[in-house]
Amino acid sequence: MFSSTYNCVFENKISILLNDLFIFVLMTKKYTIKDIAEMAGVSKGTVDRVLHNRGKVSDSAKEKITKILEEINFKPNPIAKNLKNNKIYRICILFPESHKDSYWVPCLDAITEFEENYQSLGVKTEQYRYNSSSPQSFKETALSLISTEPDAILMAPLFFNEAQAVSKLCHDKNIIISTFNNIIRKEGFSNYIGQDLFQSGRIAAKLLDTLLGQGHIAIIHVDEIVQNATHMQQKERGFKSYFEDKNSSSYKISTINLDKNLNFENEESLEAYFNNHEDINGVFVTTSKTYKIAEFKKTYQKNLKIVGYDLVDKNITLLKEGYIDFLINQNPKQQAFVGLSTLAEHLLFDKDIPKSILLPIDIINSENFQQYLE
Amino acid sequence: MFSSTYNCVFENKISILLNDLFIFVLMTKKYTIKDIAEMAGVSKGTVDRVLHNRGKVSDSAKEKITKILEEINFKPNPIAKNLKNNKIYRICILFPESHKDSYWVPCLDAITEFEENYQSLGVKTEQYRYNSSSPQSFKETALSLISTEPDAILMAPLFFNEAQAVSKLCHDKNIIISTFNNIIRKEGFSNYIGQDLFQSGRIAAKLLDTLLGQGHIAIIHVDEIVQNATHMQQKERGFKSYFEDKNSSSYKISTINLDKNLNFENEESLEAYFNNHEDINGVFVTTSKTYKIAEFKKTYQKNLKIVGYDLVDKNITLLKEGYIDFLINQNPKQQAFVGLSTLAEHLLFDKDIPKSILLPIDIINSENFQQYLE
DNA sequence: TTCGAAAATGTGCTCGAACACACAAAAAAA
DNA sequence: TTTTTTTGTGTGTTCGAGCACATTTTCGAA
Repeated sequence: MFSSTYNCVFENKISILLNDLFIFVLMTKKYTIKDIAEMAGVSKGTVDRVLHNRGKVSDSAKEKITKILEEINFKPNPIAKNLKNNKIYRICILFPESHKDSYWVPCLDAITEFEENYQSLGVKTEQYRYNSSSPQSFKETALSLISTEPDAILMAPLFFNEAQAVSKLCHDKNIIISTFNNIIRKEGFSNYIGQDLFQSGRIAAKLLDTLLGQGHIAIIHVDEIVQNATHMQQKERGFKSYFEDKNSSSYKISTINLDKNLNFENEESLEAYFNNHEDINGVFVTTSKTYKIAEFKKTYQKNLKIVGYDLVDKNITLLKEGYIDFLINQNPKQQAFVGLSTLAEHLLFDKDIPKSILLPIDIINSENFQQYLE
Repeated sequence: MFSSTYNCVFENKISILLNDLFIFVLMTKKYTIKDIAEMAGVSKGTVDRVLHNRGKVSDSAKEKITKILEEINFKPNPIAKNLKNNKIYRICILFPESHKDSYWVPCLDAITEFEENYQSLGVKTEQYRYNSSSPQSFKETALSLISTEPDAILMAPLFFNEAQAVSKLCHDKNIIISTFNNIIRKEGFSNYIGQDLFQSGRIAAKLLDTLLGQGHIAIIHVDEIVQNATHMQQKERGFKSYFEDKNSSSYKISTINLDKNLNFENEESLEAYFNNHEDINGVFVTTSKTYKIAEFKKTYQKNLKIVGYDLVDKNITLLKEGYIDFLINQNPKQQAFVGLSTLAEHLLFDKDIPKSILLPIDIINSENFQQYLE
């Protein structure tokens, strides 16, 4: 049975099994500070001082210890490191209320899941919610939050200017702050966890291109106030860039801004608009309000391909019924969870927080939405 | 600034900020076994016996302690728990060699990433590779691996019967074993980390349906040996089930088995076949060999929509060029990483291993593949 | 009542890193 | 030379859970 020869790649060394004999060079030692102290012929206190650059070590000892540390690539046990530190960390998470926009509901699951994993490690979360249509509400809630002096903050900022001020304030007060879902500014004080919104627009464009081949596409922004515009503008720019790169004249692209009743600023109805533009065969809805356009399509039996955003209930229903062709999943749950975890691991284990964490942009149809709901 | 009223939902209690006064009911205590012992008026030893059901505790004490544990929802600090256990765990990962099929390359990244996260916690991995076209190689490598008596095994088994035997052997030897990428059997000894292959076929069907509207679709299995068939059969069944559910006569569906030179068993060429079936307008390729069909399409300038599997280099190139319409990402990296993590967390923290972990099935087009490559 | 065994409970050490503190040796000041 | 300061080094305790072992209590049998 074992008479042939196998190779087993193992820790960059090759062990060879030959006629029942397994030549196995195995380093199972788990080095500790004490081990290193013994190897260097000093006490663990001295090793510790070298590790933390606390000084008060002779050059000869320092050199000897450093050499050993490098040789075995020593990394202190993060578990023991953390044990001594019995502080409770507070992470505050600031995001819009859900009753206006169910998009935010999955964040609650993320928080629950996070708490289950991290509460026994001494990390707590606190939720602060603000009114998604009031910059004032965002600002005030943020300030009240900051006044409690948490260890870290994770926020979904809809309002650019206010968010930037909050971010700056936290920076000055030495409170760690991360942003999710909406990016503030690349060179700002806060890092970003979420998706590449520009690319997200390009994906929508590719999908509609695949679906249509040619025609007239309407980019529709539904019921969004001016302050939230950056978000949608990035998607729109991405969308258009796809067709610019394609350099073809097969498509006409129009941009439409609608209020929550699907009316234009000048009170013109969407119905009237579509009657005047019968050539429109595709729609890109830039927010989770995609279902509003899909309901319109259903009611008036329009021949439209629709690509929009997010796995909110109404969208899923219409996706299953075939009134929405594709959804792009912004995955607020994953964003919140990754955001919280990144902060927690930084607080607990000193892991560094990357300038930005870009999560995958999921394409959803009626057959694969289930997996993303968990 | 703070004159208005805010609400802060906090640990299911509502704190109210009113005129600069923040009423804050905050539980910052991190309970330890010692705390619980004090509360119950016993020693920590007794609490420990209750926690681990080690017996030798009076009913009265047990009741009192249990009540407190439930009240504060006590969870022992996993960090301290692990500290005492200074064992080094060995997880062996068994999967095919990459030189025949680059599909497996991302698994190496998963292993690297895993090692970075878990080596300081005392978990090591060892790689064992087998020849993807030799059941004998799989069996022998598995046996040699088992003879080293690792703490856990993660394997990607291409061969149903052999895998089942290996799984059984591990079960008898009390070695924890997990399966990824290919499911063995639902009621077997091993759990499964991967995708729902049946559903994956349905997604492909929906995509082709979206792309075509009607026509003749060929399901193509390329260069796969009989033993690996379950994998593809599940996809094929899912694919067909979509159209059965749709209950429409818009499509004709054929199944084709090809060798690695894209020839039929009877040596008929694919080119000849397509000439005899000019109505074929869509293709579903059930493996990562999708590029072979796409190259065929490119060479003979066929008017075909192609949906296939996996982000291997050749597929990505043809996806970008437009010769492949959609890819379904089986995400071997994520599968391997989740598999390793699940095993490690079980070994380290006693977390339980679910019977199956179904990962999302990603739809990929030319605009969103980048995010999934990381 | 006394002894002995069994049952119940308490004590104390361990893990690895961190850090305060004690102590030594060498250097500087008296 | 003696005293003080500086610099280097070692020791011992802490964190929380787990577990071996020590100690106490209980209760039945002699």
